[in-house]
Amino acid sequence: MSKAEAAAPLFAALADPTRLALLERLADGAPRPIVALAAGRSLTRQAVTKHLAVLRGAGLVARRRAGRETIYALRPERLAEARAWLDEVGAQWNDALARLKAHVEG
Amino acid sequence: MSKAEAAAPLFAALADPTRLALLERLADGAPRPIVALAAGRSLTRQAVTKHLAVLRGAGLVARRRAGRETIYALRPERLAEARAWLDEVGAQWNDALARLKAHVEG
DNA sequence: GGTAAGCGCAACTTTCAGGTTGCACATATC
DNA sequence: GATATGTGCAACCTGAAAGTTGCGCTTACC
Repeated sequence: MSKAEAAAPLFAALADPTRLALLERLADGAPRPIVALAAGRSLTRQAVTKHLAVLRGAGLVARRRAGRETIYALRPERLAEARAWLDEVGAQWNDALARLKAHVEG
Repeated sequence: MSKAEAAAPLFAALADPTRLALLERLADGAPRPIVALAAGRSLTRQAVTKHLAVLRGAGLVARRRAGRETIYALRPERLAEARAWLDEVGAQWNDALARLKAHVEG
């Protein structure tokens, strides 16, 4: 159960299409300043800044100051943690199915 | 980008510790009525009902009526979709790293 | 038939996420 | 030095999520 409490904030950070799009952009390996990440999006720079703050709070991105701009980069380790939860639940389910099948087949 | 819009509601359904706990319980393969799912939790039955409605809206659980009780069961297919998004972003990141390494090593 | 169990629906409150606007501040640029 | 660029911070608005309570309906049980 405490696994649920640990994973929920992570999923919460992933629960917004804008944030997912930001992560997808950053997944190409190139760190970018906020302006570049906000470009093309129908949102204020401030809104994007807030989303990046949420992602950073979840440990999904890293921040670095370079002159007058703030560069954001992906931190894929945390993505793996979200995957781990999904894998566990899926595995438990598959085990349950296997046991059921074995029982039925006698 | 539209992948983000498709995956976000799914992650949103996973963004609550109570809902994750419900899914963990259901992952043992045994469908349960609402009362059984609400048992032990410090929540009203109504609250649990609402959470189950959210999970059902995201396609993560299935509902079935049996007499006076409503039985909920896990639907792991949708979990796989969430995993798929995480895999894609992770893969894109790894590719980017590989290209970078190849470029550096010349 | 009467009673208890299991749910669903609706109204209501409270909290918070997402978004905007306005302003101040530091850093490039000319 | 003057100006434009890139951010950060704070106040504010709005809508929705999470939770509760109350009531009514159906199904099981004796």
